[in-house]
Amino acid sequence: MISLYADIIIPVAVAGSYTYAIPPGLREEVRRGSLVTVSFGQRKSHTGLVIRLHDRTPEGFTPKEITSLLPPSLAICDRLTDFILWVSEYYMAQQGEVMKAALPSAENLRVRAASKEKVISGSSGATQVVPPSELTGSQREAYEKINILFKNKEVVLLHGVTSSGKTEIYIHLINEQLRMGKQVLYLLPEISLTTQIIERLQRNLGTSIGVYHSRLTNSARRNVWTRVNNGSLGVVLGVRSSLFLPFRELGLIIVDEEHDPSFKQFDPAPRYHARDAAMMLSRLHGGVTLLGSATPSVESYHNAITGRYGLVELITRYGDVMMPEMLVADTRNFGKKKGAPAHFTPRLLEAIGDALSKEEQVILFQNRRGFSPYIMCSDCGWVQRCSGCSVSTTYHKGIGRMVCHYCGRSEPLPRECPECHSAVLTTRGFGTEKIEEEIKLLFPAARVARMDQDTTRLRNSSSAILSDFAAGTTDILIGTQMISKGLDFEKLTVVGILDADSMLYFPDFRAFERSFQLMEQVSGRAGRRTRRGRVIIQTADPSHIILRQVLKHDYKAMYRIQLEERELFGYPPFTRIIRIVLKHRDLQELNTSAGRLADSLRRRLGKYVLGPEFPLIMQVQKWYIKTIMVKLGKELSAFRIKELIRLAVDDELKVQRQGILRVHADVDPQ
DNA sequence: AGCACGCCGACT
DNA sequence: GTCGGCGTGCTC
Repeated sequence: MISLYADIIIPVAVAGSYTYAIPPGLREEVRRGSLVTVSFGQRKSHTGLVIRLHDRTPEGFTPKEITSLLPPSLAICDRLTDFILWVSEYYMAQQGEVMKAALPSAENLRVRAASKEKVISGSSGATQVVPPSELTGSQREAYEKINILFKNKEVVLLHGVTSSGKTEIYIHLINEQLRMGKQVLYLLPEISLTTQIIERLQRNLGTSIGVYHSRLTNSARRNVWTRVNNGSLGVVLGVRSSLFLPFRELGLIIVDEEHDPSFKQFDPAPRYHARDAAMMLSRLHGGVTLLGSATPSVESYHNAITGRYGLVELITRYGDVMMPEMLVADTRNFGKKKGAPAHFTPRLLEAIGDALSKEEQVILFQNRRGFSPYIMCSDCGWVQRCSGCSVSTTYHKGIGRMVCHYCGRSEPLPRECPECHSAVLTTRGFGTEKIEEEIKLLFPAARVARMDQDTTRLRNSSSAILSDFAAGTTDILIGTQMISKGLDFEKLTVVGILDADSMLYFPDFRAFERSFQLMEQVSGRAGRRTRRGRVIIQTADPSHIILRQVLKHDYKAMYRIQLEERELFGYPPFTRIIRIVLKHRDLQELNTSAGRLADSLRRRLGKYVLGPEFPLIMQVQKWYIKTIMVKLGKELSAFRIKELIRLAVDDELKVQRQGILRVHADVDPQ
């Protein structure tokens, strides 16, 4: 088929595709999925993706010509093109924005094409292959059940308690796909997890494995990209962006820790959920998706219970290691004497001391970084806030500065209260940094490490902290949720959750579910081998329903109650949510626009529209924010409603005159 | 998102 | 009288 014109998407945040003329010399070669360079606007060179060929001469403008065609070997297959278009449509992102997230730049690809050889790491070669260990009885049973279910279901949920050996099952499934000549994508929520798993996979799979995440160098990224595209790479271990790699024939996608919120991209667009998008990608390839978790999301478990997904449950821990002993420590009845709340209950201190005396290890979990989340004037009650965002600033003692966790701006610790000039400023609340300081005072002989965003900024620093802990060079590891995931330490027996309440009372409809998942996951780190673990949860509300469920490791009770709540209040999985976010530097203008947009949506959609209202943090970097929530009943066509929303937003952008109004939609917000 | 075009304030 | 502020609109 020879065509005269090509519709092309460009990695620029513009709405649709643009039509270019195909020069006669390229007409034989350009096809859907071709990568080309085109000039667009002022810029001479952009890498474009051809999404459609046709002969219809455009009206109203004269198309420019395609500048050049990238090597045909770099062209992507129709499945990826379709996937890019689907993500744009479903998540209401501009095609250009998806393209930006999906494809490496042309410069990057062309360097590879020019200097053919020189293999750079980004994947690890196949080395010292050890056959995967035999599956235990229950693992084998689960494995076989998964295979049977995949005959009728595109998606299977593997609900396996922590330490039940899910990875072992994955390895057997991957091997089978490789034997059939198919590719496999193993998705993980975060980079820090890839290091541990990669070694394990390498040992057991007789092939090289591509690793893909945001911290790779350009050359490593290009290496994985081209080897996936030419089919020489069979397995990729990666974070959500690896969905956009140019797979040839994907037989299986594993979404490990499927409940993890970091599978959802928050900013910038496209705001896609990698777990949900994975299912679409699998479908496009005629492959299957395996979701794995010890604490599945309410949505996924509901889909499994109702038969949309297959369900396999693995309830025994590997080697019959016992589930950890769960204890609650009440924070209300002690430490009030000095007027300041103490951060460690006697019960927790005793457990830590006990573990250290037996040369065992301890993890302390506090989901808040920095030293203290705010400082307050003891005389007048003034609290320092960020000048651009509506939040208090967090004191970071290590750098001696007050930091805004929303925009990252920091300033020196004030010497006195700017309101009343009192010099008595006190730190309130506690983060990981403060826990570290206090633990060092309480246990001077212990070797203490901290793992949070601040200590893991550099490449490899997180794996260094973890390998030190695994090697026993560290006794106590303090961290944020970073330490809750998938880690396996032989001598770890005590886990302390310092402040369960801060998670439980977070104002979000998923807060209880999230708290359960986080506590259950972090507990799962304790006593994974021979010794039984102990988990101490500090709270001022020991009879809280979620804590009662955590104490019994009763996932199903949590699911049942949360599902009831969701149904009662009309939340997912009973509805689908589209959140419309409006930003403006002027509060009055924002209110006017948000009100007008909500009215216009309500005229078309009635009761499905809620708001506008201010989010918890109503101002970030000087931009005021308001949100409108559209709750779609399952009976409505999401396609039509997205179209309605798009039209209403476009209208508002046309009407709005004063200053800059920014609007975006977040589909299935987390 | 860039980038240019276009209409109002402080400088030679 | 100009240089330049960023509001507005377009990019095949």
